[in-house]
Amino acid sequence: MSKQQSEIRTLHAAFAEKVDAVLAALEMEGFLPAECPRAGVTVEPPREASHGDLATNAAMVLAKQARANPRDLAARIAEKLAQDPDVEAAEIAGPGFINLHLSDTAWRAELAAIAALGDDYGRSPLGASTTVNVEYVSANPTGPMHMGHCRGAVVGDALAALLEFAGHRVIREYYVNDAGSQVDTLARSAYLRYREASGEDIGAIPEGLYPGDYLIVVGQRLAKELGARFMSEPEAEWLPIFRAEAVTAMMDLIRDDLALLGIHHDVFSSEAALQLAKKPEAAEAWLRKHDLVYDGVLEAPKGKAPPEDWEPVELPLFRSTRFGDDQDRPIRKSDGKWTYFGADLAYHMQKAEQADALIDIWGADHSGTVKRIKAAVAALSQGQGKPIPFDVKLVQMVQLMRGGEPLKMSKRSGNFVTIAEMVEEVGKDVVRFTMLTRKPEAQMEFDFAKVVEASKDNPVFYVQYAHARIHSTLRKGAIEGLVPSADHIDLLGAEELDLIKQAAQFPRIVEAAAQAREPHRLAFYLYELAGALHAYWNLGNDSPGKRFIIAQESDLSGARLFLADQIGQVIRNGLALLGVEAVEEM
RNA sequence: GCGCCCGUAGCUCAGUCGGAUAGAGCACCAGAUUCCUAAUCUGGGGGCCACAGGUUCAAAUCCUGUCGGGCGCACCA
Repeated sequence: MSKQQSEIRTLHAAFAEKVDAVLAALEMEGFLPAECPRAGVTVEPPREASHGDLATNAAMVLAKQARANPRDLAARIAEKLAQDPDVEAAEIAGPGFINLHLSDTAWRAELAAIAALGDDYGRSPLGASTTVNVEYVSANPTGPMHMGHCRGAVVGDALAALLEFAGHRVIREYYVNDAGSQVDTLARSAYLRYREASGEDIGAIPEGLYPGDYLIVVGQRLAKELGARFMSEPEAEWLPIFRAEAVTAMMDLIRDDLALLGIHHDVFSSEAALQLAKKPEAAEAWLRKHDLVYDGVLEAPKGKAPPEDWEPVELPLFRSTRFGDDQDRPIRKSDGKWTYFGADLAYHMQKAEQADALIDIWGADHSGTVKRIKAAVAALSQGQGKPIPFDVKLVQMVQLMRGGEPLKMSKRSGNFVTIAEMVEEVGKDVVRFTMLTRKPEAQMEFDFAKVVEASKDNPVFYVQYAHARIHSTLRKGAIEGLVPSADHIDLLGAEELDLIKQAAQFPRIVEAAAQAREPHRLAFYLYELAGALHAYWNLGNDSPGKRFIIAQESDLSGARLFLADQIGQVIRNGLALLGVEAVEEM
């Protein structure tokens, strides 16, 4: 944001400052105790439009500290606010709300702010340039991306964009689990395809190996590059080579799939590299020193019947119970290798070295491991001497449907819906927007038949159509020599002001969504803004005088086209954060 | 048995660090519209916010318990 732009105050930000200034003045005058905390004070639009444009609860929140009746305190605050030229009336209502009615001029000025800020309208300094690491997707590199990964990918990506817009530095990170037994399985599966490509009849893919066709090309390439030299070698000879090759191939595949969704990570962190760098050892040493890791015996699982081959063994255990977990957790297996958790713990420590806050986006099937990783980060925070804010966002399962019928999938047979197929069928924008029209922690259905409907019932279409409608209106206006102009925005009346008020919400929606880390709020907001635009448009059906383009009235048309242009700008800014294209025609 | 998430209109879902009379779309009912900016429009009915307690000026929202649904529960990843 340029220096000049940073001096432009959006309306909601300006009023938050104004209320704050009034409270400061009352402190000076002795009506409020010095430096009284104002954390609970809000300035926001009331739900009920008749209550005015903005309302503040300041008097109710501060009444106790001021030892005053809320309504009396409200009167003092209201009196000062009423002196502001942008305030037409400041009324006291209910238990002590202060309702502000703003001047039309103040609202119209917001249009100019949108125009001046353009793509930066809504950008916020809230994050104060602190660095947030968002780790998302992190699917095992054993095959193409499928539906199970999709929601977390989209939510994580939109969240990253949102946080960036809200003033954070953001690291988009993918953790590559290239060190566990699953990648060994992958290597064996690729080896089999290599034998196949070298002319051997491999028959059916044995149970326990990955049967997917996507490994055929990998085998072919390896056969070409390596020749037949590994055909009769023992596994120990070829496994590391095939593992590395296969993982590389899978990550290329995954990157391509993610690109189809418009997702690009900044950092791909390898678990194998982490282990090679002895990061888990370093973490363990530190934890042992602080008595947070000890050698102990794992308890048998309670409640349900223990497995047949259950035997108590001594393992290095992390004291996660000290931080709220139900059980201490092993960081190494009995063969001395790291458990997933042991490596993940070190990985989080590594991430924390580069960031002020961490966010993980996980699938709901990992909910059982949230407590232990939170415990780990809490423990490691102590080592850093500062708390590391850490959030795990769980995204729930998506039930795929087609025309109301659930889609059957079996991962084992390799018969699952991939992201590539999905994007090809319904398009990136539909996938992304639909995934964001539900809060992530609630389960959702995704119906292939419904999401492609080009009708009002379909939120993606509805929002994109609003933008396209604006664009076509501007195009038509231009043909008639009518161009957007701020010269006569005083001609904009009540209906237009309603639209401006809706658009002016955008900056505070961005901040609220960023603070709550809930990108879906943007999607709902855009749906409402689009609704307001369509409603305004419909006025023109019955009253030609309410249309954007009125040939004989270039001043009025210019003002309305300016309005349309700015609404389009806000929709564009919002869709950009969601990674959905603001199309210019449908 | 334990942990996490969810429970809001018939359906799918919103609901701002707790705020004023709980919202939207679909469906339903009634109207409008073939002149137009129609990928339709306007209006209406519909709620014990799962249930029961608690916290306070104020609870769908926070706490406790119960019921219902989903996910998970050894060294897997």
